[in-house]
Amino acid sequence: MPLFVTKRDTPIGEVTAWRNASGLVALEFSSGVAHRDRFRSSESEVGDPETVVGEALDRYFGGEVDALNELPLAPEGTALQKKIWTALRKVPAGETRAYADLANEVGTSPRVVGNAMARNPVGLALPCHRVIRADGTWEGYAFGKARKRWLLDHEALHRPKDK
Amino acid sequence: MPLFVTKRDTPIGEVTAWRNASGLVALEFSSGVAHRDRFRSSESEVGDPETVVGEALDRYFGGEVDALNELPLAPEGTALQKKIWTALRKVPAGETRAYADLANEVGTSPRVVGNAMARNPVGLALPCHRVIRADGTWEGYAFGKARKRWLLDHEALHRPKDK
DNA sequence: ACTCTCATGTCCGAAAACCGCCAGCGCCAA
DNA sequence: TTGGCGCTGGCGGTTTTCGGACATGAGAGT
Repeated sequence: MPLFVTKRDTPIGEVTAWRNASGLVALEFSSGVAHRDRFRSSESEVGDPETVVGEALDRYFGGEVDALNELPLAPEGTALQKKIWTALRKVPAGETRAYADLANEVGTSPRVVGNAMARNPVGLALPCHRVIRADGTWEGYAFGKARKRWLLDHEALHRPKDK
Repeated sequence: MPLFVTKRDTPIGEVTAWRNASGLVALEFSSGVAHRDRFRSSESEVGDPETVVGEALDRYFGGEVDALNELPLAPEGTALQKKIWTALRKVPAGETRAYADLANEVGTSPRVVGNAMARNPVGLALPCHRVIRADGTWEGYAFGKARKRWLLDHEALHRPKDK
């Protein structure tokens, strides 16, 4: 099963996305944490003949912050992680949630949610940057605190309800 | 703790011996099995400032087949293996023993003796080549059947009692 | 306010338990 | 005479636990 690759330059660095026939399996910034090597090594990579992923990224960074909402995803994870990610995707752009909020929603502990965020293979498409601490502060982000700040600002500025 | 190295050319190939302050820890032919890498990697190696080991080897291959009998040894092994090796060293040059003989002597099974022979770290000094099967045939030798034959012939020819 | 403790799922590395193999030998059955 | 079996201790490799750490938060004690 081949892996289709798409790259895009963005204001906060180059983004690379891998998808297979089922959907997006990985999405990450070139400079930054990269713990999804497993996807890339196992299957043969080719340029993506379709433009869906690239165009969605362009639109997202252009201001249509909901542009990634409809992309088909196929992230690998445990059953519980997938439940958490499903809940996560419902968080609208321009808003944030506490780790504990998501934890209550799926019936687990905040610590476990943090863990699931850290292992989110498809950054941006699964908006783990919208999850912060219960007291409103935040730190953790696989691609760096600066990018988390930029994304939150970007989504606040272009929040759908403003349109 | 440094490791002192001595090398010698012999009729059946180059021999290398490693000793530390306690005694000989390894002795083997350059070409042949080498499962004593553990000794060499852990400690720093230097040429041996003393000549005891080299001279004993020279004398042994020159015909004094008892020349290695008094060398201090410090082979690593389990308690049982050391018991077997102690019994082994009492076998005089020019004679042979069956695996079962040594087994009876230390109270274990022939199979275990064979195992201990195979892992003898100080070939020649611990004369595992003098151990053969109960029916008089023999095969196994870490440094090759040809060398085992040569050593047995050599010791038969120069056996101490002939002097 | 600050610190301490605990809960929770997952991963990762270390340690432990487990399995198959061997430089033999003697017993038993065809 | 030949062939299968079991016995024995250790080793190397593989598989299984096991303990700690983590993108947090609530409650109790100082």
